Formats: sequence, C-alpha cells, structure tokens
Amino acid sequence: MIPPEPAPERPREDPVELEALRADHNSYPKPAVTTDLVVMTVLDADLRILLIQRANAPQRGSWALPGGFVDVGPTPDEQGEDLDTAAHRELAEETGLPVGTAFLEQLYTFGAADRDPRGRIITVAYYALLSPTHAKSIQAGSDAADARWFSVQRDLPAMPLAFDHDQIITTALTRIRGKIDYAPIAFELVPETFTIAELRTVHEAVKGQSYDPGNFRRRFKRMLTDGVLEPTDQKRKTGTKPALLYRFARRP
Amino acid sequence: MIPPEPAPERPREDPVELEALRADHNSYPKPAVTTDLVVMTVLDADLRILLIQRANAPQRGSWALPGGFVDVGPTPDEQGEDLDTAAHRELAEETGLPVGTAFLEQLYTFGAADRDPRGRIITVAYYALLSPTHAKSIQAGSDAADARWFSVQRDLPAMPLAFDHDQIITTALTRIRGKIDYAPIAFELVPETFTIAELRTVHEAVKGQSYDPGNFRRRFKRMLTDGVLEPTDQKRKTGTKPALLYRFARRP
DNA sequence: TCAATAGTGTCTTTCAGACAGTATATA
DNA sequence: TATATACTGTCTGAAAGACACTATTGA
Repeated sequence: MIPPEPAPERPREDPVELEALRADHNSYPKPAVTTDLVVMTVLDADLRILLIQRANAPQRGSWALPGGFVDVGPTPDEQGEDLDTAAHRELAEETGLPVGTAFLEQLYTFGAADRDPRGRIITVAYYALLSPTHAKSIQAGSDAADARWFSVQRDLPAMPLAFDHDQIITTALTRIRGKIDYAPIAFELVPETFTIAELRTVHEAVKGQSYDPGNFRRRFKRMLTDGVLEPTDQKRKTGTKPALLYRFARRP
Repeated sequence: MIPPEPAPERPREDPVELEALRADHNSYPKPAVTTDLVVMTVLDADLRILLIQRANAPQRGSWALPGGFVDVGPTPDEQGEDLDTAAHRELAEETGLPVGTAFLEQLYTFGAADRDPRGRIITVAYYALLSPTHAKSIQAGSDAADARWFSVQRDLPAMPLAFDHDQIITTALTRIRGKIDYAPIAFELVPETFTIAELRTVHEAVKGQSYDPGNFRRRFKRMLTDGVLEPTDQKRKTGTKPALLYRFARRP
C-alpha cells in the first residue's frame, strides 16, 4: 500500500480559467433531464398509483407518470433548481397540494439511450406517499379529468404505459415493499390519527399479503414503548367495538 | 373512486410530428450529466476507496472520485450509451480491468444546482466492489501516480475532496453497510476462494465493528445448506491451523 | 510445550408466526 | 343475544449474542 500524502488545500478557481471551462462545458451535446413521480396512496385497502393521460405527443393518450423537465438556468450563474426541488415542484403542480405535504424520496435514475423517441432524456425518478386524506382531495380538487388513481393489483397489470414507466413503477413497488418492514413509511399512508387495524391494512395493501391481527399488534406495541408512537384519548367507531386512535410521533 | 377506463392502444408516432418534438426538445437549456464511481475494496482488513488526483481545473490537485461525462450522441438517432454502460466504461478506463470484472450498482443521483462551478452538472453515482486480487493489480498496472487507495477510517476523515464527493462517499458507505447484512455483497470483496475468517474480516472492515468468530461461523454455515456457498477441498495456511477454503456459488 | 486460530456446542434473549381466549361495541 | 372486531396471552421455532470448550497447526 502506498501511504497517501497529505491532501493539498482546495484551490481557488481562477475566474479567467473558469470562463474557459464553462465554454468548453457547453461545447458537448447534453441530455435532457426530467423527474418522474410514482405517487402512491392506499384507498379502500388498495394500493394505488397516480397516473395522468398524456395530452401531447409522444404517446398522446397513453397513461403515464406525472413529471417534467428539471429547470436548468440559462447561464452558469443561474443554474436553476436542485433535483429534489424539481421533484417537489412537480408534485405540487400535479396534485395541487402545497410543497411539503407528502413524503418524497429519490428512487432511481433511468437512462437507457433509447427510452424516449424525442431524443436523449434521462429521468430521475422519485416516489411520493400520500395519506388518504390528501389523496381524496386530489380527486375533488384539480381538474383531474386526466389524472386518476389506479389500483396496482387490479388495473396496472393489464395496462400499457408510456415509455419505460412500467419499469419505474416496478422499481418503486419493490422499494416500498422492502422499506416498509424496517422504516416508518406506513405512517405516511394513514390519516393524522389512526387505529392499529388501519395501519395493518396499509401494510397488507403494500405487501399484498395479510397479517395476523394479534401478532401485528404486538409488533406495533413495541413502537409505543420506543416513543415512535403515542396514543390519543380518542376512539374510532368501526361498526363494532371502537378502536383506540394513535398518532405518529414524528420528532421524538 | 372513479373507475378507470380501459387504456387506449399505444399510439404510433407520426414521423413529421416527431421531428417537431425533437426540435422543441433541443430548444431548452440542458444540464451536463456525468457518472461518478465509488470504487471500494478491502485490503489488510481495511476498507478503502479509490481516488484520483485531478489533473485539470476545476480543483486541480484535489483528490476526487473517478468519473466522467456520459456519452450522448450528437443526434436523436445516435443517442449514445446507457447510463449503466457509461459507468462500466468509466470503471474499465480508470482501473484497466475488463468490463464485468467488478460488481457495479447505481447509488444515487446528485443534482444540487451549484455542485460544480463549471455550470449545471448532474451526476449519477455508482459504487463498485473489487476483490483484493483485482484491487492489487490496479496499483501495479496502470500508471497510478495519480490513483490511490485511501483508507476510509484512517485517511478520509481529514481529507478535503473535490465538489460534493464527500457526500457521495458517505452515501455509498451507508448503502453497503446496510446491504451487507442481507445481500451477498461481501463475496465481491474476497478472492475467488476464501476462508470464513477472511469473509468475517470483510464484514468487520465494512461495518467497522468486530464479530464473534463462533457466531459468525454459524450464520455463515446456514448459507452452506442454502446452496449459496460450497466448500472446496483446499485449505489456506494461516500461520496456525489451516482453514478450509470456500467458494461463492454465484448461480445455483 | 505453548500460542493462536479453526471449529463446535450451550445458554439466553428476542421476535415472528400460529392460534386460543377474553372484552366490548353494534345490530 | 349474536356477531364482529378489539385486545390479550401462550406456545413454538428461528436466529443472534455471549461465552465455554475442543482440535489442530506452527514455532
């Protein structure tokens, strides 16, 4: 092993040299970059994804993921928005909800050379989780003639999607199905306060399997002692015995 | 819930219209896109990362991750290489090893607007895992005056890196430290055949913690019965009692 | 013979799955 | 009163951590 030398100080950039670099940087062809969103919610014990019907070519009329081009400033000094900001902006535009309402996380970047007929377009995919409360307000709110919730289990399998969006959705499903077992993402898919049964239903809808109510409750109760959750003093009427409502303690 | 209509057939693109789309596509500013590589190995029970010293501005002289621009074709019909292909190509160029020698996986895409002084550059980061056999051949092989292995624990904390490369490395470390517990990535960091102690050393170097040899062996032996591993009939002389060598059954 | 590591076995705790049983609401 | 669900408890097995113990090599 060669012992590493002490690292040099980070050099200041020479403004003149930098100008040359910037000119050089602009002399090569570049790809377009978009963000696409896999927006998910659980409605009626069913995992759903928000799709929009494309109003323009290419693939006009096809159902597709919401998304759009990342804002890149016109000059090196106006460099536009961060990737995360672009994703948040798209989400707000498509759902009508204020920025920060939903859980949003980068998923994967899809960059096959031929994935879009318009030319070279690389897309940074994000997934978002919406509570049913917010999800329902989308239906009602915006002019959603061309934006609908599709059931992952019932609708998606037989549905042709634009571009490689089926692959993006598959990646998102794999991600949340793995992550729900160890990260607190199920809480993003229930209302502000919720019963244990409602939380279990979310897990079941996401994983596509059922859980024993007793065992799920036990696992759940460990989060109570960990301070991740707190009980409220309210109950939800379910038709039979009312169930205690809990709240996710976002910041302990 | 609005019941979704049957999805329309995927429309054929009109060539004339497509031409217009392509022209439109080229009328907006675009970012440059690079891939950066976090190439890791374990040498002398120590997790290491390959860094190169930048020969050109910006940040000439700084240590940085290997990487480069994604090849984007000059026209919509010559759209260049896939992202994964670009990453594989960069890895081969930087290490001198043939494509396919190392494990390579997409990590995360970094797209802060101001992350590069040259202008808007989005980088799709990948991480690669090299066996010590291959890692050593890099040192010897290429003119590696400006490419070296740095110890994650000993060297990196005090080392200033170019751009946001420290953040990329942190993300890579978090990823493999999580993944090594459930995915067979440790086998990418040992020679073709290896002892249990060698595999344990890799786990310890990656996680930065020590494991009880007996317990590790037991966990390991379950992989034997699962067919993930197979014993060889060879032993490695260790200085004391020789240890049996095993082989990773890549495809069962 | 001693030191060091290979390799085995035991005890305990934790947690998940299966499942029985009790409590309390509505119809 | 019947039924459905909330909620509790018990049994079992898988797996991890702590740790004692035996086996086999080289010095």
